[in-house]
Amino acid sequence: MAINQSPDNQPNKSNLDEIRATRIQKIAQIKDLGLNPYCYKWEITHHARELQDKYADLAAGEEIADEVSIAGRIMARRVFGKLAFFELQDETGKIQLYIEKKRVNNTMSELVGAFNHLKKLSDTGDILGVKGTIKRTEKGELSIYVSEYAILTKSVLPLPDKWHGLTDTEKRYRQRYVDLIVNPQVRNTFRIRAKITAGIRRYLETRDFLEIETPVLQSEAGGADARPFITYHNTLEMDLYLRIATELHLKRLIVGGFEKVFELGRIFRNEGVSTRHNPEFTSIEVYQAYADYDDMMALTENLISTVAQEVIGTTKINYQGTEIDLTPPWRRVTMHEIVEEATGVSFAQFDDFASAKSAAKDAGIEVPEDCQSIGKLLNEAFEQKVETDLIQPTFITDYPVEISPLAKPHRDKPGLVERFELFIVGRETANSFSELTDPLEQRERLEAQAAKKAAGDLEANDVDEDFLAALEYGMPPTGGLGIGIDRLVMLLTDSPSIRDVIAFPLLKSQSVAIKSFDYDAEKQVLRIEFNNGSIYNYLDVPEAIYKEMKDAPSVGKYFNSSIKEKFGFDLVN
RNA sequence: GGGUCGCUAACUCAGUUGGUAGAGUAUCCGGCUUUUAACCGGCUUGUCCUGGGUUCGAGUCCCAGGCGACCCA
Repeated sequence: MAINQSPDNQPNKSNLDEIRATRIQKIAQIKDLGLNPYCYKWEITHHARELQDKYADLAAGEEIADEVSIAGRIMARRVFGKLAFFELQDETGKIQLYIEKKRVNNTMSELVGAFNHLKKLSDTGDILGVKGTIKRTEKGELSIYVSEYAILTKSVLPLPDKWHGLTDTEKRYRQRYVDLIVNPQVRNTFRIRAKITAGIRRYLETRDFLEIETPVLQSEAGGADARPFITYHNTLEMDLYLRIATELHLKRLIVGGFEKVFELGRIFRNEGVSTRHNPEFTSIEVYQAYADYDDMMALTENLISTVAQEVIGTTKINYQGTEIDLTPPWRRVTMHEIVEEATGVSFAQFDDFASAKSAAKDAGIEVPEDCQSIGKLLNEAFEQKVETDLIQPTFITDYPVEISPLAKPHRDKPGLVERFELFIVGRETANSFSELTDPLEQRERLEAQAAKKAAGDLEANDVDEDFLAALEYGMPPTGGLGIGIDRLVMLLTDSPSIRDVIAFPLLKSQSVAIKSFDYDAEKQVLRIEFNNGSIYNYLDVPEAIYKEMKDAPSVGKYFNSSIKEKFGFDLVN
């Protein structure tokens, strides 16, 4: 029987438990020596990369008496009788430690047998601080010739295989800290990400844009077609939505008199997860008064190419084997033109939906049920036949009004709006319009959206009356721009999945397995021990439930459906 | 939501027609005492993702479920 209810079932002593136990013993031994296995501080004078650069010209076998002090994690140990070589890794890279018994014991004379203690009590994974001088070994490896050390933090869990590292994708995402320890290129990705966001802010700030933070918790979700997350405020007794865009609040700031604002921050959309979608992601939205979408196109082009040049040193990049040239100017083409180019169908020529639809079907475009206008048909044709082929940066301009409720009507082209989206490697990377400033037209469009929500469209949202009130006070002509930061980072770090550029991507929680359970009929207490070691007492559980649980084909499923959240419980351990 | 693939020791992976699970790394013990994935010898390590079924017998076959990856919608 898989579920064991007998208390005499000793847990198997696994190898991992033994490793932990051995290392925990070493903690005690370190304390016995009067040392602290979890120190408070270590004065660092250098980092590994810095030393590698500074002494790049030092010849093999040469020594320099420069005193240095560094700290990092022990990644490898090669130990001999009177000599040991450690590999120490700090944030910037690795450097070898050349640890000689004689020298260490001389300098650390107050700790008898200092060298042997280091040999016996340190493990790969420990955080070590060392002081010493510089030496390039006979074999040519730059090393710190150690005179003094301290085990700053004792690690009790073993690191993954030193050669193969950690490749299991799930473990890499769930335990990103391990991924970061053993896969240096992952640290580099997040370093580049930080430089990109810093570069964007710097670019905008030097052009007098002001970053203003707007609410994440909102009573109406708006500014995009997306399903929001809903949460609840206890004392206000109200539902709140997590923002799906920053648009409507940033526009309020434009109404209020700021002329250049932006916000770079987290957006939440209660939608699917894929290599290009994470439920929480980062966007930047930029609004500039007295500007239109042409100005925003120039801004987009300039911003992205400038940041690429600053952060990776070039505007010609390689993404997953494809050369991408971010050097401005980028191709600009209207949606009508590019759809005609790809399908041979000119949707501008149609006056009625039926003939447009049959032409679309003839061109191999699948027309979904809710696609009921020429504009939406055009968008379908674009998404199905064009989008994924837009590899080099391309601005697609002049969208149908039906799919652009917040954009201003095109000054020359009826039925279209002044909007563009930027596509790179087949992905929507930016979205921009000449913002709709007419409050009456905006009301009509938002009410049409609200009607769709009432009719069951989960991605449509209610009318934000306060936003409309702001528009009624008068918003200057304004250009708005949104850029998907995660997708930009993917592009510039050559990352195939959005999860590679989000430090802690959302993953399903792993189901908690039940290790064993038993029942006290007198007290009606069901005691459940889980695999993670925690033990819960479920209270006032009828005996019949216990019997059903015992007979259930899957104890875990029975627990989830019939016990969890149905009975009160105490955490025992 | 659909399809394909994966899940075996702490890590990376083998595992034949169904016959009580192996290697390398790591750990531990010993040797060597200027290494570079150090080397040599030895020991130890398992809910084979979970549950059910078929079978004398299941890591392997069947069913259901979980988690992940990729593709599609």
